[in-house]
Amino acid sequence: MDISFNPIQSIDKAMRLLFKNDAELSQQFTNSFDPIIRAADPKFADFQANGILPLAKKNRLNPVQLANDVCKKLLDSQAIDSSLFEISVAGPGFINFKLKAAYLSRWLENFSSTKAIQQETSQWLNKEVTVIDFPSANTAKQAHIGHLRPMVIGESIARILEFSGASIIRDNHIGDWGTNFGTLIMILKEKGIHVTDFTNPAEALELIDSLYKEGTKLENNNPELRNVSRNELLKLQNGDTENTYIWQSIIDVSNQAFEKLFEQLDVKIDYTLGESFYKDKVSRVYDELSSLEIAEESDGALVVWHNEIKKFAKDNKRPFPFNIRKKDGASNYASTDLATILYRIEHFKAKSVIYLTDSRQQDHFEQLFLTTKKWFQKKDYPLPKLKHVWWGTILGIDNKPIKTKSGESIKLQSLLDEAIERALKVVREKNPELPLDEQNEIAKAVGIGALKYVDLSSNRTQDYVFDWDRMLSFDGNTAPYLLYVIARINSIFRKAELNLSDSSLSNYFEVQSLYEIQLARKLIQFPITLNQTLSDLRPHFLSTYLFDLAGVFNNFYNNEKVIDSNPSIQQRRLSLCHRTHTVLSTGLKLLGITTVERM
RNA sequence: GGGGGCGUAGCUCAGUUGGAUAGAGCAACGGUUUUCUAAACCGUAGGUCACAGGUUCGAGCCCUGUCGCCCCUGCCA
Repeated sequence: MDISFNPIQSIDKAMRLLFKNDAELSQQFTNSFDPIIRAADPKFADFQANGILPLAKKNRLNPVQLANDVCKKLLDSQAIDSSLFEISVAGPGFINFKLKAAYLSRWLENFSSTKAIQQETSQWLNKEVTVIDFPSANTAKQAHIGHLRPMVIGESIARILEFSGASIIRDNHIGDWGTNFGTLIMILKEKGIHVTDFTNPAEALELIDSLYKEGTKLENNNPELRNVSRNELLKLQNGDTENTYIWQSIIDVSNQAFEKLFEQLDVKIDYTLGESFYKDKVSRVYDELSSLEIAEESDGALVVWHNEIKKFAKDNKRPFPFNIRKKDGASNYASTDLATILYRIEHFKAKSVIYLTDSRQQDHFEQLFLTTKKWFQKKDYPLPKLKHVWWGTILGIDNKPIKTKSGESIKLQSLLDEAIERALKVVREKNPELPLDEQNEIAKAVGIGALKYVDLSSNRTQDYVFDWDRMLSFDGNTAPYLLYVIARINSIFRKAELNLSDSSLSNYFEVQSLYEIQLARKLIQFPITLNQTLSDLRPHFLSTYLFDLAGVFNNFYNNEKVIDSNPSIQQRRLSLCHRTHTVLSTGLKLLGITTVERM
């Protein structure tokens, strides 16, 4: 039997083969058998097969007796190697699989580094070309707390997909072609502000933001101005040189300001193709969907009905069509999103497209995907996998969407600054002797890490309550707690005067004590966690695991002395520290969190 | 009206896709350090899984109904 990266796969395979090859079993149970292998509660075993129970039920057999028979056959046929697994029947008819020290030790030898682990995980997605649509912020507006989740969740998911072998294209689909530009151009001209005066992007964006608010206010008081704005927008859309220049300058400023935030949050972007990029590509969408009779006119607009879905059906009491061209003939985000999918398959050859937005856009994407399927099928275009990854709202302590005291949305930059500032305060308190620049570096990693981790550690489809004290606490499921474990491990290696990259650490060693074995068993769960995280694109599965692992490690750390006079004991415990470091730092990296040497 | 999400310990959240006696952290109480970072660890206490039915060997999870909260629901994205 191989020492496989994911033991569930070996057990599953062994059991299926037994049912296929064993004369008695194959005769008695002619249909294919699903062993249903799951990770077990560690107090019972590492894995358990649940599949015997439904099988016994279906065939009116005693489940415990059947489980015992299967168990015996697994050992007799050597489908399960008894030197690697301890198997037993438990409860109403589960088969428990406990990994023996030999399995644990061999696994830790085979998958000792991030590179070795990635060699396995990178086969999962087979270089599938995947466009990930994030963080897709608005332009001409300052980033606020609402932009945090798309950046944090998007970056993490992109990293997880990449680590799992996808060929990732990060496409920042910005909203750069809205009606707000008419108002902006109007007010800039009205006040005689020249975009050439812009120097600092963040400041310029703040100005633009406030000018927009001023502009809409003026329009409300003076309807004449609304016509002026509308006219400026029309000129922009018709390619007027001056307005195009102003528009482009605003976009540039906006992108530069966001770029600065991406840098601080360690977000990487491959392309920034906004809605304006697709403005000359929407007519093909109208033409094709019209001539295929997928789209039709309704109240002057061009819309798509999906009669198979009640809420999108034409005869629904409250009609809710997919509006792909407004009645004034202008495009909207449905039109550009459709043009974008086409571009992504034709230009990027995308096999999969993943959209990241908040929960409120679920209907839009359901309609978008339905429309795309019908359209691509009729045209024989290759249909990519389409997935909408969405999340809930960040709430304040009052359980309402978080706002400043004056009721405005919190600026993202001030949020980051506050996180770092709060972290710095704690670092100074705990470690005043560290050099100042290192204190600052730690504060940055811990502060930003805490902010990101809190966003990733709860189930993304739920709202969560934002609480500074909790996220920066060093107890509980937080970034500081995890980063501290890494710092402790680094400290041990400094004391042992050994480098974490020392080749002796990747050698075979036999786990022995209770705490060593507990830690090894937890480490081996990493592929299962990662696989689960990937299948649902929910990073909190990974963070929960890392928190558990950190707890098991701390237990080991508190009970077993690593630096030991016996060199073989010290060697194997250092190796376990090294593996923990590998898994923790790999996991945190996949969450987009920067680790520190000391804290 | 329709749709989506949610309801689990005082608080904040998990719960491996239907498995064994429902778990963490915080807060409360008690304990552990001449020893690798105590920013740690261990223990105690805390539950009618909103409520009522149903499906089955087995339900926090699936189905039906009820109650409550949040969000979306034709030309913003």
